[in-house]
Amino acid sequence: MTLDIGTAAKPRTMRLRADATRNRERMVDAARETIVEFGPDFPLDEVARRAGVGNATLYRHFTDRTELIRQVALSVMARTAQRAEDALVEEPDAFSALQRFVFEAADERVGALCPMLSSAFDRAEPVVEQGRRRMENAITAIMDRAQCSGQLRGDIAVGDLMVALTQLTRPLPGTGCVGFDRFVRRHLQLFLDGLRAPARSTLEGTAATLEDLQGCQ
Amino acid sequence: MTLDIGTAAKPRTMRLRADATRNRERMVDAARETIVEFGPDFPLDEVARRAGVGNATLYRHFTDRTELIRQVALSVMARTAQRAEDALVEEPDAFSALQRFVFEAADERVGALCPMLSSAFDRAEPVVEQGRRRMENAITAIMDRAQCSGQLRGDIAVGDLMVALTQLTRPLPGTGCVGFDRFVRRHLQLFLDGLRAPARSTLEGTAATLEDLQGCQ
DNA sequence: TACGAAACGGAGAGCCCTTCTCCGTTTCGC
DNA sequence: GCGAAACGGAGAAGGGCTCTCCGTTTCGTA
Repeated sequence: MTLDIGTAAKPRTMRLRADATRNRERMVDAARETIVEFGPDFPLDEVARRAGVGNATLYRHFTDRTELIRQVALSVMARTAQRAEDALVEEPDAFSALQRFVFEAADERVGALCPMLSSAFDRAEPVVEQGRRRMENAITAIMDRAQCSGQLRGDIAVGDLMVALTQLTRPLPGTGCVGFDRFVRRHLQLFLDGLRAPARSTLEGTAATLEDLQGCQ
Repeated sequence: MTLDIGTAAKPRTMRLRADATRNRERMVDAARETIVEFGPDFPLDEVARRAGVGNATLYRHFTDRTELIRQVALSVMARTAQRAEDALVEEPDAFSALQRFVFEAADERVGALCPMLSSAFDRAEPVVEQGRRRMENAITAIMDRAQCSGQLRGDIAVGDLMVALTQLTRPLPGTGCVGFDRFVRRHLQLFLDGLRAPARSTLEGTAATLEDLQGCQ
């Protein structure tokens, strides 16, 4: 509904105050990190704490947790799609584009999108659907190019990449493991090596798309 | 694992009743599954529910959550070590042994060991230390053989394998994603393909051992 | 600089979930 | 068939999360 945020009903047409805008951005960022770490049931107070604002400010900007998740999802999808589009255009080598995208997506914390698989989240909403489609198209384009050039194995799809990416970059819950990030990039690289053509094995099951993931709710 | 469970202090020397033994095993199994799904902060009542026993029974067998985690850790480490030892002996091919171990470890839910990284858990305890060492030795043996035979890349260590394994097999929190397991084996296989020699990339950082992981608390 | 409106933050009430215990009932082993 | 061991449901106690109230601070403008 943020097509025009408050929509017709509310006088949100007026510009937010400078500090309000700044805080709003901080809160979405903080929410992204918190979701990645805690999963869909993240505590809202933790988001406020990380954003450096009072919890009341959080509730003032987002009516409820669903609305906050929605904003995070839109933000992450848009930024990730942009990264993918940039990588596709700017990288001369097809597999390099894929690699670049994977590492950048990790930085963007695509894992924050996992609440989208929750039943509480309305994926069918036009704006969300549109964001997902843009992201999926961009990633598919990267993968297609790499597959056509014979550098990426052909038996995988977007869902395989995104789920593994989410899983490998997810922090261990409860443990504030500081040195952990140092290993994540290694594991992503190892996974990427496994994606290269020629395939070194035969995969069981079928390639996963993003729809497949949503379908299993 | 039940070497001397209750230790000397308690009259646990007497044999448990048949149903008690059965329930105890069920509870440890249920705890393993629950920890994998919820992380270190798993609800104890959920364990009881999954084990098909009343919550009181759980508290009767394990004084507190720490004790339960300890038993799970010992159980998982022992079973995983056994799997590794078996694979090493029974598989003629070095990389096949590694592959077999990875899939079996996933089935054993090694992800349940992640509470061991929590500060609340005493890793220094002799029995735990011993279990960890046995497991680490067994896995190292498998990896060493595969590296010596030129099938496994040389720039990785036990920690790399176990963390990635844990991450890739961890269920998405909150979402009871039924069809999810179907993809896990695919991702493990892709990761394994990335582990093969010759290495298709240069990894940054240094190979991770299990100590490295514990060190980062 | 001064003023009004917008935005903020801390504290606290209400609620739910988790932990843990009590005690009557059931099951096991002999 | 009996005694002891084990069980399970219910419920009190505690803690954390959600959300709101209201006094204070900050921003934007004249």
